[in-house]
Amino acid sequence: MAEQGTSSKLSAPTRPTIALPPTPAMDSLFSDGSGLSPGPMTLVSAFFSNQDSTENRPFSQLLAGAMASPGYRLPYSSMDGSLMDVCFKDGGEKRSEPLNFSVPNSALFTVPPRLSPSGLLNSPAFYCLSPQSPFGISHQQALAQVTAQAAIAQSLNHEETSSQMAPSASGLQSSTMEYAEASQFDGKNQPSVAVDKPAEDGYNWRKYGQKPIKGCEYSRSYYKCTHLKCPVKKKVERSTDGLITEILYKGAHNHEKPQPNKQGTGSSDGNANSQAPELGCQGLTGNLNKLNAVVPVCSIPGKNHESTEAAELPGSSENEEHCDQEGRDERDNNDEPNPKRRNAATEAAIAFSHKTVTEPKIVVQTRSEVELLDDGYRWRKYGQKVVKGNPHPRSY
DNA sequence: AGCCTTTGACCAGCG
DNA sequence: TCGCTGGTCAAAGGC
Repeated sequence: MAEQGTSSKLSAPTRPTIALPPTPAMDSLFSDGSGLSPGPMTLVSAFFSNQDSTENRPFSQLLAGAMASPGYRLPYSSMDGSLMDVCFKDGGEKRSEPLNFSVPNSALFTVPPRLSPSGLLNSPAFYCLSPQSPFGISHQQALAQVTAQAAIAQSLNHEETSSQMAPSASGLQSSTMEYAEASQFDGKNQPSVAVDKPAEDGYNWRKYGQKPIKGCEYSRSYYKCTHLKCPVKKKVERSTDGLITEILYKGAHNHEKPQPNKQGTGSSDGNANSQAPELGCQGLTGNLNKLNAVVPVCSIPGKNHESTEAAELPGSSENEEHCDQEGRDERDNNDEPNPKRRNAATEAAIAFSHKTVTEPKIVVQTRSEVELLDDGYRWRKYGQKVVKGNPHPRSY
């Protein structure tokens, strides 16, 4: 109890809040003075019209953007938008319990600042766009991006907010978000985009291991964030057909997302990755146009998200504040959320909660195995390489 | 040149 | 203690 295990579930009854800086373009949709939210098509239109800045980016970066945004909320939500801890992994065993926990919701794509990503996805427009996954990416994968993104955001946010709440016995916050894995999905909607960099999240990852999972068709890949001293690791389990079945994040990034423009250019030097926190989202959004959009529309039939415990969550509206971000890294911004946003986001989230999703299980563990020390983390060197032109070897 | 992936080996934890 | 399993290391090769 003194210390959260590496797989502790989300249980912190905290309601972290992250103020989101509005995106001018999208924000204008909400600030016309009418007090009314724009229609879904308006939002979507604006949304897609604002994506040109990141054209010509590789698909992996698109995926990166999907998960990179620092605050995407778990798609699974109860009626009031609260998160549900749902796990279908292994044999379909299901746990569903209210987490009473909110995750900073940023946009997977550039989501209007007053509309949660889930709300956006939930909009009729998005339904029109993609119930059949016309975008060349499976719901599973797209959602994986979203979920992981949320997870990361959660972890970040959790850290941020942990300092605001009464110190726990341990003072060490560790949380895990689990997200239901896909139990079924339409094979037609599952193009083989199971690349080796699944669920990119805006960060750069280096695969350092792969293991078959005993006696089953799954394999597990191990990734480390390539950022210098970043402790974050992730495990990706995928079936033999390449579909991701589970993504587990461990730790929290201690840096911002790399700049997409430089991403993939080999400049994965840790220091090169620490800019443009919002680009992960923008990257994906930008490519929505290019790639006919990779939109994680969460309308996949398969799982119904119970929301019977939703009433337990008093802060759902506040929770949805976190949906309002549009992909910007809010960690450095403390803008007060706009109540309008909250309303729109809450409504959207509520609507979203009715949707069903089939997705890989995503787990995020923050500060697991990473214990507070000097800088709050404990580092372990696992590799070293000589860098040309640099008198000092680069350590990992 | 530099980074990443692959892959077999190694190690630690657990029953 | 032994075997199994998960996680990591590190060399080699590819891009």
